[in-house]
Amino acid sequence: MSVSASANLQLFLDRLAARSVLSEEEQQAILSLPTRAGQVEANHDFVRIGERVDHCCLIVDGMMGRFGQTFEGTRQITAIHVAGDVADLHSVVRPVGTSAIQALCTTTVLRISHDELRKVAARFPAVAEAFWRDCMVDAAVLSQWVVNVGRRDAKTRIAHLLCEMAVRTGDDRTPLLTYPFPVTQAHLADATGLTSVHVNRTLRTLREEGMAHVRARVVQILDWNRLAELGEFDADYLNADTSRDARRRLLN
Amino acid sequence: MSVSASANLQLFLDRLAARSVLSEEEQQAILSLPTRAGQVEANHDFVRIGERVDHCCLIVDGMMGRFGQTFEGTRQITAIHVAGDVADLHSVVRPVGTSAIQALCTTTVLRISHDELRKVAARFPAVAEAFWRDCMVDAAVLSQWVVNVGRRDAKTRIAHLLCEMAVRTGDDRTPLLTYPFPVTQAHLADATGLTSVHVNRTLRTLREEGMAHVRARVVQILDWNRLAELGEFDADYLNADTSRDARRRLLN
DNA sequence: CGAATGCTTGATATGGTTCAAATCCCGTGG
DNA sequence: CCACGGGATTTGAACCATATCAAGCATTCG
Repeated sequence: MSVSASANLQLFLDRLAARSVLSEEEQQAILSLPTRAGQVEANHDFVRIGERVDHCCLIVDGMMGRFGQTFEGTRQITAIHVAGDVADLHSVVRPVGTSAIQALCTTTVLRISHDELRKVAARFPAVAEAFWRDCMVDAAVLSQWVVNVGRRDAKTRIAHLLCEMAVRTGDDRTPLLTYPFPVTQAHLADATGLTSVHVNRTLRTLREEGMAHVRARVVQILDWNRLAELGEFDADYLNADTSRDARRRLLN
Repeated sequence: MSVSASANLQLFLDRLAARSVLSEEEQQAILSLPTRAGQVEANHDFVRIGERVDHCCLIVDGMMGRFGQTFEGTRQITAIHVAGDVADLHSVVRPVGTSAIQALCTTTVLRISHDELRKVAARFPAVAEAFWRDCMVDAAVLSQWVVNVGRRDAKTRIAHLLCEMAVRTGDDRTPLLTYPFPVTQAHLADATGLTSVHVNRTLRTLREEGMAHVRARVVQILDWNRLAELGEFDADYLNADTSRDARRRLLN
């Protein structure tokens, strides 16, 4: 475990601490988890369906996607994970992959073993709860994706996705109006349940209407308000601030 | 807490025990959770978006759905919960509802307070893990729904849903070929991201082709193999048997 | 028996797909 | 520094799966 590893674990802790209240001791326990650094090439499966894993993977830099597949081989991205996310924290309790995880671009990761995570969780109930809560935020995002893909038209879907990524990429719940999004239009299509051709056309109208400019793997949101309204985006579901609850509980 | 309440808690325990290994003591702790029985009328919101809840709801009989909404008011069902499910176990760690939960028919429930659940989880790490795991199975189902709605055509979507419910309604992973499914075609449409009109037509062809007969709130699967193949259904994602892992861990 | 809700069917419209080809972009090696 | 190659983007034209609108029918329930 190198110095940079623990610096990177800070990413994980920050993420957890934004959603759960952890004591000094608990925080230290997270920061001293043993890790193993690694790198995943673009379009490389990190976890295959049915494969059993014994570690999780914190994204330090880059982006990963969770993929589902139909029998004919068309793909559907069910989640996009950015730096700071543990892409498969869920694997601690379900080690057999039920969907593939793939790097969307060259991605550096930090592996953390299930055993170690389980140990911390067993020792500190608040940490167990924090892990669980983190997974539930992912689930809330997933649930939004169902709505997005099931009930919104192309323009709305893409607008929603762009807004979501803007908020998730920024680190303080403020949307980052210009952010790197190193995915192809085909990836966007797989994420929104559309065709890459149609994504391309829709992106063009978004650009022509002065809402967002997506090019060269960078998203530039030109008019946040209009884009968020078009995309029916309300960031509430991304939040899980429970500090008030935690404090109230301490008083009882 | 009545006798029948503890009989009903057995439902919850069964569900947990099918996916996690729990000691005698842990099982007792679950069974002695205090509960409050209740009933929810069809089409009645049980949880509204943004509402804060302080208890979970075990479905004893009936069915509930999780709903998302677009700004124009069209709805998308993101999850259907059947008897034995705790429809909102996730609310223990995220008490503020991020989507509405509504009874799809008259439904009897058992309320279990968050505080009590949290107490058991804190006392028994294995229980905490079991709760977490249960939520992750729900998330896997959700993730399948994204694929379903995003990448499959109407016939396949509906076939998949019918298969999923057949397995989830049966209690031993064996699909129940005839099962009650007390929802309207409009509900089906909201679940699959289609129109009720199109659901109706698709149901008809499914019937004409001798695969499944859906009428009067009862699903009759006439040819499981063909329906499962058409629906690209593989029940793996619904399983989370971790007994082997748990045993291996005990040996170390 | 009437009212409401859900189901069924037909006719027409449309958003998104499909297929195919041209162009752009960028990294690589000569 | 330029030419080359391969993925990614862009555009056009035809087509189709599903939506939309509208009406009639069936069931259930008070």
